[in-house]
Amino acid sequence: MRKMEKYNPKEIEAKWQRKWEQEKTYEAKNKGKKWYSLFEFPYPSGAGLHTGHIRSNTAMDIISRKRRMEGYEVLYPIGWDAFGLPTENYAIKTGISPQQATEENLKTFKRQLKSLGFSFDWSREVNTTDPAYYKWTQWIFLKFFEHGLAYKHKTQINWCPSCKIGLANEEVVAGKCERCGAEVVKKEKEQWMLKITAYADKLLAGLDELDFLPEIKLQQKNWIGRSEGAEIDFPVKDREEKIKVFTTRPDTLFGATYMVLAPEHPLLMNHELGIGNYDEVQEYIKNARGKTEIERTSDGREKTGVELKGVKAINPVNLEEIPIFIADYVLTGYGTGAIMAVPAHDERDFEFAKKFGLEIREVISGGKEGECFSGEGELVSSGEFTGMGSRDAGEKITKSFGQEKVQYKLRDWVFSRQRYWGEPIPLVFCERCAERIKNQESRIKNEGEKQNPGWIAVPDDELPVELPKVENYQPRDDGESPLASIEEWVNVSCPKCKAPAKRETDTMPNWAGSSWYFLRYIDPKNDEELASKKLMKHWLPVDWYNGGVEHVTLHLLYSRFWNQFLYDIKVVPVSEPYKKRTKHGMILAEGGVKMSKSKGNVVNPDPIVEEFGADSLRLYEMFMGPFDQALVWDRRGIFGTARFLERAWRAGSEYVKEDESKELTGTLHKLIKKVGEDIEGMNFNTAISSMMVYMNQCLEEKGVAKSSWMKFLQLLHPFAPHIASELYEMVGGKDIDFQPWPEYDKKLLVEESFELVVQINGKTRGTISAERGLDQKAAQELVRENDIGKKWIVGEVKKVIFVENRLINFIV
RNA sequence: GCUGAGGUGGAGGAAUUGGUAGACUCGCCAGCCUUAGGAGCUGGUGCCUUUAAAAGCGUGCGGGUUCGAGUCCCGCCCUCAGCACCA
Repeated sequence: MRKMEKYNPKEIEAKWQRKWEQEKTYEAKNKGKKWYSLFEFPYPSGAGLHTGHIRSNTAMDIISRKRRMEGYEVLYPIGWDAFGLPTENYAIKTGISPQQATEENLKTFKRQLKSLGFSFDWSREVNTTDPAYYKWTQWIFLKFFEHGLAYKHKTQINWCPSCKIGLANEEVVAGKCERCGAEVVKKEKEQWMLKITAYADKLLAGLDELDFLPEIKLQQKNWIGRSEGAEIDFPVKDREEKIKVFTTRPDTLFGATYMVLAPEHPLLMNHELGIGNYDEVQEYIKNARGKTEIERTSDGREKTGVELKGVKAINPVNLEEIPIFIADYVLTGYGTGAIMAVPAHDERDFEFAKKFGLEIREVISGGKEGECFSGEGELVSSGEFTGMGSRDAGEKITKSFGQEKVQYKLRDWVFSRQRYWGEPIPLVFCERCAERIKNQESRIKNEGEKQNPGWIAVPDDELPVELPKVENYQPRDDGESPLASIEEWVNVSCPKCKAPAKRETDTMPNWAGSSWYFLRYIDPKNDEELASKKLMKHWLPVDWYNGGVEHVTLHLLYSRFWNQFLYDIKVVPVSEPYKKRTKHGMILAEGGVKMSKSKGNVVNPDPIVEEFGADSLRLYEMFMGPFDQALVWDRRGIFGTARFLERAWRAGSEYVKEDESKELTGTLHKLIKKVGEDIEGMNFNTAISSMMVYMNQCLEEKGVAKSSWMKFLQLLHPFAPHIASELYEMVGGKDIDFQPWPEYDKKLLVEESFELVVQINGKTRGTISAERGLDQKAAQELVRENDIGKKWIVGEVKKVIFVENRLINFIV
C-alpha cells in the first residue's frame, strides 16, 4: 500500500478524467443487455453552466454508473438544444452571429461538463442547430405535412409596434414589450399548426402503461383535459344564425338563463345582426385583446361583460328568450367560444349573474339557498325531465336537443416563428400549383399539399434547407423573419412544376429539435435515416428519463406526440419513447429566487470545482435535499460533503485493516441495502447521509476490513467516481466502473437487541433494551421490574398495546 | 383563476409509512491542538421553567378519528412551479 498524502481532488480528478477519455470507458457498444439513461439536454446559454444544470446530470450519472456495475451496456448521451430566442436576441444586439455565439457557448459548457466527470458517451454528441441534425427535424415535419397533420391557420401573436417584432409571451411583461416598454398589441398572422389534438386520445391512453411519477401523469392528463359533454345549438331570435355551445352539464339546460360569447366570437363580426350598442361592444372587444388569458380567467378580479342590445337567443328546451352577453372570461380556444350560462349550478356564471342582476334558476336539487350548487342531483323545474338524476337526464336531453361531444383542453400546436434562429420550414409556395391542386384535388396524394393548396414540400434529397447567413438579424418592419429579405434564398423554382415560387420564411419553434433528439443519440452520424431501424430496436425505449418539473406538460407531451406519430408511420419501433419519467426540482439562488443572468445571481460551478473538486460538488448537489423538490443553494453546504470525502480519504489511507468489528459489518450491509434502494427511489440525500453515518463509524473504530472497504467504495463510486476510483486503486482494486454492485446479507441486517419503547397512556416514558422477538408477557414483566414501570404504572392496568420489537403501551 | 407540488429547530432536511420527532449536514457555543486557517479533534445545541434532576410544550392554523397522529379524515391559511411563442 502506498503511503498517502493529503486528499488532492484536483490532481486525482484530472488523472481519472484523462484515463476515461483515453480508454473510452463510457462509449456505449450497440450490443449486450441495454440500458438507456436520458436527461433533458441543455440549452447552451451565454451565462454558462450553473449549479442547477448539474442536478439532473448527476442523478442520471449515478443511475448509469450503477447500471454498468449491474452488468448493463449503458447509453448515457449528451447534446445541445441550441436554437432559441436568447441567442437570437444576443445577435440582434451585438451583431455576433448565432452560429458563432452558439459555438462559443458550447465550448464553455463542454469544458464545464467534462470537469465534473459525468460518464457521458461523448462520441454521440448531437446539436439541434447542426444542419446534419436538423435535416431530420425538417424531414419529420414533412412527414406530418404529408399525412395532413400540418396546416395553416390564422392566429394572434404578440406584436411590439415599436420594435416591429413578434414577441414570446415571456417577453411581454404586464402588457408591455420587455425590451422597449411599448404597449404590446395582438396581430393576426397565418401560421403553421401541428394537429396534436388528433393524438389526444392516444396520448392519454399511452400513459396507462408507463412508469411516470403519478403527479407527472396527472399533469399530462389534466393538460390534455378530456371531457365528455354535449354540443347544443341556441337559435338567435328572428334570424337564421345559431350559436353553438359546448357543455359538460346538459342536464342543467333548463337553468340556462343567458348566454355568453367570447369577445373573439365570429358572430360579433356580423354587422347585420342588429346589435343596438355596437360601439360599446367593439370597445369591449378591443380591451379584451390587450389581456392575457390568465388575466381574463382569473377569478380574483370582477367579472366584466356587455349585453348585446337588441339581440336575443332562444333556449331550445323551453323556447324562452334569453339575453346574450360578451365577456372575456369565455375563451375562443376552448369549446365553441360560447357558453350557455347556468348561474344556479356554475360558480362563474353565478358570480356574473349576481353582478348583472340575471335570473338564477335552480334546476338540480341539493343546493343551499342563496348559494351556487355545482354537484349532480335530481332535476327540478325541468319539464318532462323533472325527477330524473343528472346522468340519465343529461343523456336524454343531449339526444333531444344536441349531440354528444368529446372536448379537450389540449390545443393544436402553433409551429411557426417569425425568427431567424430556428429550423427553416421546408416548404415553398407556388401560385401555379395552387391553381392546379384546386382543380385536381382528388389526384393529390400528399395530404398537406391537398389541404394547403400551393404549399409544396421540398423533396427529401434537397434536405436540409439550410439557414442562410444574413447580415442583419433585426426582424423586418412587416414582422417577417430576416430570412424574408434574402431574395436569392426566398425565390426558388417550384420543385413540382418549376414555376417561380417562394420559400416559407417562418422557422420552427425550439421544441422541434428537442422532440426527437433521443432518437438521434442512437445513431447520430447516420446520413440515410434519422436512425437505423436495427439500432432503434436495440436501444428503445429510453429506460429512464429525468427532467425538470417545468417540462412535464409541453416538451414531454410534444415528444411523445412526435414519437407516436413516427411509430404510426413505421419509422420508430415503439409507440411510447420513455418507459420511466421522473423530475428534479429547481435550484434557487441564495434568497430563494430563480437564478438568472439578468439578476446576476447565477452560481457558476467552476470556482467550486477548483476549490473543492467535482466529487464534493456532485455530492452536495445530491445531498442538499429531496431530488424532486426546489432547493435553495447554500455555498456553505459544500463544506460538509468536502469534509466527508476528506474523512473517507483518511480512512482509506490509515484505517484499512484485516479485521473489523461485527457492528461495522452490520452497518455496511444495511448501507448496501439502503444505498441500492435509495438510488432506485432517487432518495440520493438519504443515501449520502447513510454513507456519512458509516464513515463516522469507521473513523470511530479506527479500523475497517479491506473487503468491506472495497464494497463501500463501490457504493460511493456512482456519487463520487474520482475519489472512489483512486481509493479503490490504493487498496489494489481495478476497474471499479465494472465491478458487480455489492449485495447484502439479510442475516446481517437484523440486530439482536432493540430499544423497547415504553408508553403509559400513549405518552413515551422511556426505553428498555431488550432481545429481539420478545413476547408481550415477557415485555410486561420487564417493564414492571424496571424503574419506569415502578414509577408510572399506578392503579389498575386496563389495557396493554404491544407492537413486537418496537413498543408497549399501558393504559392505566 | 385553473393544474401540480409543498409547509417539521437558527438553515437544508430525516423519520422503517400510524409507534422514541429532529438522523445526516450547515451554523452556533465551549474546550483541546496549532507554525492562527473558512484546517483537525472532543463535547453541547427544538422551545420554555430550572444550578441540577425532572416536568411541560412542540411538525402552517382550527377541529376530528385513535391507546398513540408530522403521517389518516374534515375545514382554512400560506409558499413555489406550469398555464401553450422562454428553454
